[in-house]
Amino acid sequence: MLLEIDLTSTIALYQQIRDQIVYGIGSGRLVPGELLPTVRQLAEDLGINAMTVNKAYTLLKQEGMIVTDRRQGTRVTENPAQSRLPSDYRTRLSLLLAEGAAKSADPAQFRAEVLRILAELQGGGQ
Amino acid sequence: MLLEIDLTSTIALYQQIRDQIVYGIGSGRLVPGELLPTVRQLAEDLGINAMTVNKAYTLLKQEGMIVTDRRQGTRVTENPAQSRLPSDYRTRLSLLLAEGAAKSADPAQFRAEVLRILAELQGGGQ
DNA sequence: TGTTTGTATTATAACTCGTATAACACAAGT
DNA sequence: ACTTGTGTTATACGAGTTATAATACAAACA
Repeated sequence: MLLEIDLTSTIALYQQIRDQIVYGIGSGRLVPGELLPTVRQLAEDLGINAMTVNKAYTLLKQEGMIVTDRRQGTRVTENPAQSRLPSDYRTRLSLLLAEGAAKSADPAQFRAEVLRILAELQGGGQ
Repeated sequence: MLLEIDLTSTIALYQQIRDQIVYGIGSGRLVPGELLPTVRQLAEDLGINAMTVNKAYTLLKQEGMIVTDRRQGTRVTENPAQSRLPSDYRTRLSLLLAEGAAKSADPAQFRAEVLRILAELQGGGQ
C-alpha cells in the first residue's frame, strides 16, 4: 500500500500515517500478517524523520493494530478479535454519530447514510 | 440540560463543553430553538472563565449547531437540514468506522454494533 | 442609562510537532 | 565473532499552537 503525506496539512504527519494505516486495515487493503515498511524505510520514502514514523507505529501498537518483532519488522496484527469494542471507542463513535445526527434532517436518512459509508468502506476499500 | 466538566481530563474544557452540547443535540435532549445558558452563566456554574465557554460556543457556531444573538443569547439552530453531510464529516466517520472494523472480528457483527449504538443514541439519548 | 448579551484583545504558561542525534537491545546471517 | 538491520529509548531544541484567563469593548434592549 502506498502511503502519502501532505506536508502542508494541519494534521500532524504521524497522525496522517496512523490514519492511513488504520483505514487500510479497516478497509481490508492491509490484511492481517502483512508486513509494513520499516520505520527507516518509510521515513526515507516520505522524506521525513524516522522518529516521526516511529511515533505513528507506537500509536498503532498501543491501539493493537500492529505488532513488531525486533528482527522481522512490523506486521498487521493477526488476531483482530476483540470480543467487545473498547468503551473508549464506543464513546467516540457515539459522539461522532451524534454530531452527524445533529447535522441531518431526518434520523432514518442519517442512518442510511451511515450504512452507506460503512458498506463503501468494507466493499470498495476506498 | 446539566453540563459537567472534568478539570482533570486531558480533553480541553471547551472541547468537553462542545462535545456535551453536540451529544445533547444529536440525541434530542436539546431541541432546535432551545435556549442555552449565557457564556457568563455557564462559566460561573462550571467555575471556569467565560472565554473558555465562548470558545466552545464559537466552535459550535462554526459547525452550524447553534446561533447567537447579541441580546437574546444562544440557541440551538432551528434548521437542522443540510441536504448532504459535509465531506469533512464523512471522512472523519469513515476513518472512525475503519478503526472499528479493524478492531472487530466480523464485519457483520461490527455493523450490528454500529446500528445498536446509533439506536441507543436516537432512542434513549442517555 | 444601565444592564446583559456576545466579542475582541492580549497575555502567558503549557504543550505539541517535527527534527536531529546518538545509543541501545535484539535476532539473524556470514 | 562480527556485521547488519530491526525496533526502542533518550535527549534536546525551536517554532508553533493550545488552553485558559483577565480585561476591555460593542451591541441590543428595557
